[in-house]
Amino acid sequence: MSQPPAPLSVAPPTDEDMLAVRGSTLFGRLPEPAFRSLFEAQSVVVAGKDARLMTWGERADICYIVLRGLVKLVRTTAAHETAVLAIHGPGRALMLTEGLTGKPCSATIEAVTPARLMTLDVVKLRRRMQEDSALSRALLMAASVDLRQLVAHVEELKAMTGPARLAAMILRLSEAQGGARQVALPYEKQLIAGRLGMTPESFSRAISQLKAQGVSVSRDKLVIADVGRLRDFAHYGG
Amino acid sequence: MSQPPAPLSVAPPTDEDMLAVRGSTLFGRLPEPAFRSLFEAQSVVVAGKDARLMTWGERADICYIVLRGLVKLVRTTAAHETAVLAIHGPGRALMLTEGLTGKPCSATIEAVTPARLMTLDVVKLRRRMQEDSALSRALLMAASVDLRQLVAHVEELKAMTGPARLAAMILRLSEAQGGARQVALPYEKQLIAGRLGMTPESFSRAISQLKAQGVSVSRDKLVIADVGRLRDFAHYGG
DNA sequence: CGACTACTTGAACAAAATCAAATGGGGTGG
DNA sequence: CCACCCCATTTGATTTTGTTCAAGTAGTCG
Repeated sequence: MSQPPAPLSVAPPTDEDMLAVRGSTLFGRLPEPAFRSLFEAQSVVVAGKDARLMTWGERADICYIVLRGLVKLVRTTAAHETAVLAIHGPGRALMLTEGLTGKPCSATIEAVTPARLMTLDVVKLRRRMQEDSALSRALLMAASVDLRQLVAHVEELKAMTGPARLAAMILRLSEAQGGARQVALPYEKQLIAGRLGMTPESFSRAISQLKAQGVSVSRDKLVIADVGRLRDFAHYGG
Repeated sequence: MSQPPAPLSVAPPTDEDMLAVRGSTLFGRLPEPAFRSLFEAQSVVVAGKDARLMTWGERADICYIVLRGLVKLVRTTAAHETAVLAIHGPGRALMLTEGLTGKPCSATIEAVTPARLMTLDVVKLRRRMQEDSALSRALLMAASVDLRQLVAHVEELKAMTGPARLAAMILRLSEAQGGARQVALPYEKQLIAGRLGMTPESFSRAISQLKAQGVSVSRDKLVIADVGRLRDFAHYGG
């Protein structure tokens, strides 16, 4: 069914890795000494596609910061139904609240593409946090971002149809690129389907529906003919 | 359609109110002086049923702690579809992360029953937080609880059918009462339906289905004949 | 008692999942 | 370079699930 090999290895951080962490919103603003004390003894995890980085229910003794590649947060029910909670790329921190609160992980993390992640010892992080109220605030900010993303996620699932959710996602992609009328789907369609809470088949049909709303599709490139129209479709339905 | 009057008034806190706040997980452990400095100048809000306490998108300059009654957190789409995010009772703090991060409220709060809420000035809270790293940690814990509730919410919506979600909810109610085989539905069925992401009609039919799983229903009282069986139904479907 | 509201039930309808079968690249080995 | 295979995606047919609309029941409060 699924090949068990989870290619995963550990490496010392390169200068480039350090720069990537410095580029993250969370740790980017840290003064140099604090930054060093947090990351100098840390190693980097190199994960092959589909490698599992953390499993639901385990205690998180480290956090991750994504350096390169993409990872997904998923939950799997007893009946093996799997729900994609989020997909994260470089700069994102993972398992922060779990690490800080000592609670078991609320999701499983797996690499979507080959990925590279910085590790961060939670004990060190907690110590730093106590001494540095700015870091506390930053961590709270990060949790707040997760919170509002999840709230939006729930709203979409409860109050929008599949095609409308897809439209909303495309609009987000467009906005993330300064309102570009052409956007590229950031990963495999199956995965997007999962993130939107539908099957690949439904996703495919949802795309077809958007063509009627002036979205042309070729491969993984989309062109939005009329952003306002697509927005209406997302908000008020077809 | 809907009567606009939103009965809402302000009162000075009673001793009982103060005791209720002391009973909350978040502020209960605060040393007395810190507790006083946070709450001594605060007032209490008395909300009639359906009163709106805070509206999505507004900046939160105060947080609330529920003293009595029930409130719901909802999101309403442009198309007037409304999604119930959570329902909270005494002891719960509301809009904490929004207040602390200064971001706009991610949900609207409305009273489900007549309710009484302590207010808390976010400026005071932020000041306290900087001086008190234990409070920081407690706030992070609170955010973490919200986070994992939302994650579970998303998982249920994506990976479980309506009746299974209802079963899971009933099991949670039962567990919250130490595994009691009889549980009472905590509020109006319409509202539960909304919280579970279905229509009142679907909710009604979902209950019918559970009867086939050994759940007897009369009024708002449920009796679970076989907890294991209900759990199987929730996890693996009918 | 009567009106209101919450809840239930039924029938028709819509949305999405499932099952099954094409289509169509991309990459590999010959 | 080409044939072939693998896998993602699409498409079609069907079934399941849940919503909508409409009507009916019941409990509550004046």
